[in-house]
Amino acid sequence: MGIKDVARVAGVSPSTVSNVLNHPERVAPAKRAQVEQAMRTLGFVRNEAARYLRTGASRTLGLILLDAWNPFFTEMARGVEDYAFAQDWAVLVSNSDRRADRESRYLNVFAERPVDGIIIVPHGDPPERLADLRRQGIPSVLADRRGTGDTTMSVSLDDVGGGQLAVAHLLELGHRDIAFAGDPTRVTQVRDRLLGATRALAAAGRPTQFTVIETALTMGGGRQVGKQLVDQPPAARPSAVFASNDLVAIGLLQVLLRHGVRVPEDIAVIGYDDIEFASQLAVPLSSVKQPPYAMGHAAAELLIAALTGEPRSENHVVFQPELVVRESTVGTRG
Amino acid sequence: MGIKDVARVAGVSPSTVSNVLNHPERVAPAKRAQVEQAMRTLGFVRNEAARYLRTGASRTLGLILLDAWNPFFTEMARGVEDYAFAQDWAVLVSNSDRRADRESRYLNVFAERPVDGIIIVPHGDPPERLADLRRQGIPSVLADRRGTGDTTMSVSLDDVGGGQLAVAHLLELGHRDIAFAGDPTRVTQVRDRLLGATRALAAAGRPTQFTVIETALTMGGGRQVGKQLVDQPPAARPSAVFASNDLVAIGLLQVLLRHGVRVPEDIAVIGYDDIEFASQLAVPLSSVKQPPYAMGHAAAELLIAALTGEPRSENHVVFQPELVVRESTVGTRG
DNA sequence: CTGTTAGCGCATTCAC
DNA sequence: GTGAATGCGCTAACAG
Repeated sequence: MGIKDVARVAGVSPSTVSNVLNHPERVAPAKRAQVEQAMRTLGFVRNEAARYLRTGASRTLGLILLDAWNPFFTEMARGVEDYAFAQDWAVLVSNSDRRADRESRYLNVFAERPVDGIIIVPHGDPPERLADLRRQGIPSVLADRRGTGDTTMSVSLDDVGGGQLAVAHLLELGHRDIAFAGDPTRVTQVRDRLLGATRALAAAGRPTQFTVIETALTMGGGRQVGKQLVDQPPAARPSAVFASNDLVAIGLLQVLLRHGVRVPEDIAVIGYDDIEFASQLAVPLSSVKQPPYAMGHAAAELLIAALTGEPRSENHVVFQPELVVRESTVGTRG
Repeated sequence: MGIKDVARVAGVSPSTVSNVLNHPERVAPAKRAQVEQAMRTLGFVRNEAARYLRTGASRTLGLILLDAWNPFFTEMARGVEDYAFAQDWAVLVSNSDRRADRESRYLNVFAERPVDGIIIVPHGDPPERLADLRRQGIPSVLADRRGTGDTTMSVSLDDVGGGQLAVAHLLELGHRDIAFAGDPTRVTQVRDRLLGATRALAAAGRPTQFTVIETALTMGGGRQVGKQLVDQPPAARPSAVFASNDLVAIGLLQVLLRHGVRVPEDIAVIGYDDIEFASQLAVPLSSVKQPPYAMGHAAAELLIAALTGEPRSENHVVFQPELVVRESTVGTRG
């Protein structure tokens, strides 16, 4: 059931069928109708593998997500898909689940398969494999990570600026004993947010206590941080916590509230990402909003432009975060 | 940079290279080493498209998810991936986002591409396209939906039993005015849960108020239901709500708590799915637990068995749900 | 154990 | 505007 069978049924040659598929204007309307009819009755579907083998292009993008659990990445995926679909490209999604072995496994899957380009939210440092792939003719764009060098494209967020935004907000509210909860040694973005935090501190020029609490970027991690805090005597607790993502902030919030710690009166909490959930908590969470949809959209745009040879002015797009103030830092003022 | 180039560099014939790839035991160790060395220096990657064109098989599964936002499906995807990877199969994931157009779009994407089989969580009724695909030689398994007929495989959950479980629990706690929040006209699973609920009611044989509140299966929908309830005079409110999934229950919970309605004293709430979040809310949510990971695992198992021609005793697997009791129905008793 | 041959389904020259 | 030939990269016969 290939192009040949369609040709036989329609009483034309295979190449005419091919023309109907790829250059419909070259085929006489009457014959075209015959061919299309034959395709319908036969239930013909194009074999992309063969097409790819022949042309070297498949109008397909591979997307490797870091953590499909995090709504932030799901939203990003949606941005990629929406743009790609609108341009009539297909998207194949996968999830590295923050595991290096799965990341490289999926990189292999895509390297071997008909994808024209790859969008990846890398697990750690951008994998070496990407350079091989580029040499192999498969371009890639780094998402949520600033690219180094000129060969790569990237779409990233200004995490330093975001960290600065969050801590400046806390300082402005008068906090002088701030804790940072995150994983700066292992996650670049968190390192940048921490860097931004210290910059805000320096800029304020006021003596401020600043503690870093190491934690995994999950709700479980947040709950651990919470336990650690409620175990301290109230006087020893920081007056504000900057959680390096919303999941951590949510876990923290749950523990604090359950132990009667008032938020923000006793401890103010600010998160990062502004996931949908953040606004819907018992105490709505202040956060730093990032535009995951726009990021995904831009990544797809960049990649497809590169693939279709469109000229681009810029290979590295950086989005600016935005402070979203809710009750968890300012209470129900007014 | 194909098999031929490797052959040239290694000083052997292309088919020897092919043998190294597919039947290593047939090649003399010395030559095999040469070939492997050549592959490494050339950075050779197999072209799956060509391989597929030749063999008709690609060791690849397509997975079409309904709603990547819902942790339930993410967990299911993980079950699929873990099993498939363990068997050395690749998985290509996509997300229909509860939209029929995207579902059929992805069905097309997979129909045209080298996937050997498809696992799908269908949007509504199992799409007609699946039958075409099966005729085309691509088997599929329905997930989270009982299959009809013998041609299809399916992995499903006993939603009727789950609904029964939930409402029996509420009845046992003495509730006589229960509301059901969900979308029974549009979602089969919800219809089944509702059916189970009415069965539990009938089995109890006690006069009980039972109201159905139509709502979308999102947190936003849950919040709407919450608003509707708090707008009623307390006496008119039901004493318990069975939300047809946890997202709805969570949205509902937020609104109730914020308006000073006590849970479960004033209104008890039970959800469905037992997502990770459910246990971590201000008032931990009672729910009906489903085994999404096991479901995904079983789906992959079924499909790969079918694809490899292994004999299977059963084409339809049904998992039983399990009641998880937490504070939102029984409070902090004891 | 190794090399030679043919063809999977399609798009693309090039004749007609 | 249409049809016949060619080859994309690979694997499975088969011959040596």
